[in-house]
Amino acid sequence: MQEVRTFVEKFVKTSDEEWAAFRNKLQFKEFDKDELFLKEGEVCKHALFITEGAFRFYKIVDGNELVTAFFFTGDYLSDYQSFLTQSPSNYYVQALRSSKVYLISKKDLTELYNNYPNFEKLGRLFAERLFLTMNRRLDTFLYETPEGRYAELVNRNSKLLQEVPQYMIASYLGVKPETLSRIRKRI
Amino acid sequence: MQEVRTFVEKFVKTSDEEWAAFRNKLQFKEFDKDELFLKEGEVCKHALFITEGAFRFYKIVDGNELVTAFFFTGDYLSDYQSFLTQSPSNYYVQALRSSKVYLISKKDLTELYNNYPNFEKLGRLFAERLFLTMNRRLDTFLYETPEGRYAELVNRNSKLLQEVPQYMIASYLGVKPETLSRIRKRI
DNA sequence: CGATTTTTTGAATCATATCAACGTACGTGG
DNA sequence: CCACGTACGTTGATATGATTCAAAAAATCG
Repeated sequence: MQEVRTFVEKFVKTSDEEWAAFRNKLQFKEFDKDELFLKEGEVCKHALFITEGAFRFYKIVDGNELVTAFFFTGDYLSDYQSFLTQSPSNYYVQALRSSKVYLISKKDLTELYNNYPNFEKLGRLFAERLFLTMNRRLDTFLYETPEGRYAELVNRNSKLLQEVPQYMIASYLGVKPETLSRIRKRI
Repeated sequence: MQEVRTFVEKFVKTSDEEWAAFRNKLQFKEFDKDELFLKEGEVCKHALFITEGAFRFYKIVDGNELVTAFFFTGDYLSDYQSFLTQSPSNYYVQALRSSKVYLISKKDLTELYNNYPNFEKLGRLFAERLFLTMNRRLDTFLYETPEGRYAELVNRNSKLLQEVPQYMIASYLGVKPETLSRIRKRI
């Protein structure tokens, strides 16, 4: 659980009392490889912190899987679209390998927001960070070619390339597996 | 100024005292058509609420303008990327016609966040909303064809089509003006 | 009205998608 | 431990859709 506190402390300093309130809400869970955290159509009621493991977001369009995000050890994730609005998710969220996580429910998190200004602030900082991440990802689609996106991925996140099959990376980059294969040959 | 309060009240209920603190920070400003609120390379130090007018975000890549966003009367805007991180902006933000706005500085807003939990919450809700907007826009690039994006724009935001020249809309949709012209002919 | 900007149209070009086939790696059961 | 099956990756040929370049038509502005 210490790793969760370390993560939180990157955003706000928490007193021991605050942390006690927070940790109290955390629930440990393990996922098997390929197990789903969330299904399309379900409402996402939890956020989770990955102690060890890897997850992906994907949706199914015309029978094809389209991958939209990856998360790894040390990341915090939720389907925010669904989590924030409490509306049905458009995504599947799946463990890519067996994983250990701590869950916190929307209800408990909202309670923490309301009872501790410090956690309200945490919520703001999370949301701002999410926005920045999204913004950057959108930029790569607007301003970069598939080749540029791949190059950027190699620089920023080469860990990802080792952990994830190439056809998922292709999908994440918005191209077909054949195309990614050709991009790689060109380099 | 009432319209700003109305806007804020959509997110949090404010007491008269809180509102007094908020309004105190607002600064009125008018923009001429084509005047810039922000230049590439500048740090965005303000957010603004549009009382009357229209703005666009764009960047210049290889000598071409790429439009990334539009905002109209009743919208709240900032270059959040730059505003949140206080790093140089990648964008130009320009009035599309003469406009009236209320400004609030990053410094003052941060102060409000720190002094009033209610405004901290406002900040969270803003950021969450921003994220949702970004998320949807990214989705349209990932899952829709240019034709689909145009169709969605027509449904959601037909006002935009009347206010904005077509070549800017093309850029916003990620296609060349010639292509948008052809898409429109097909429909 | 004339000048400039914006939109449309046409033809050639380029990049990715698609379809199909082949190669390779991996792991499971015999 | 081998053999086979399945999933993954590569390669080639063709198709599709947007871009590019050029020019004409239409709309806007002084």
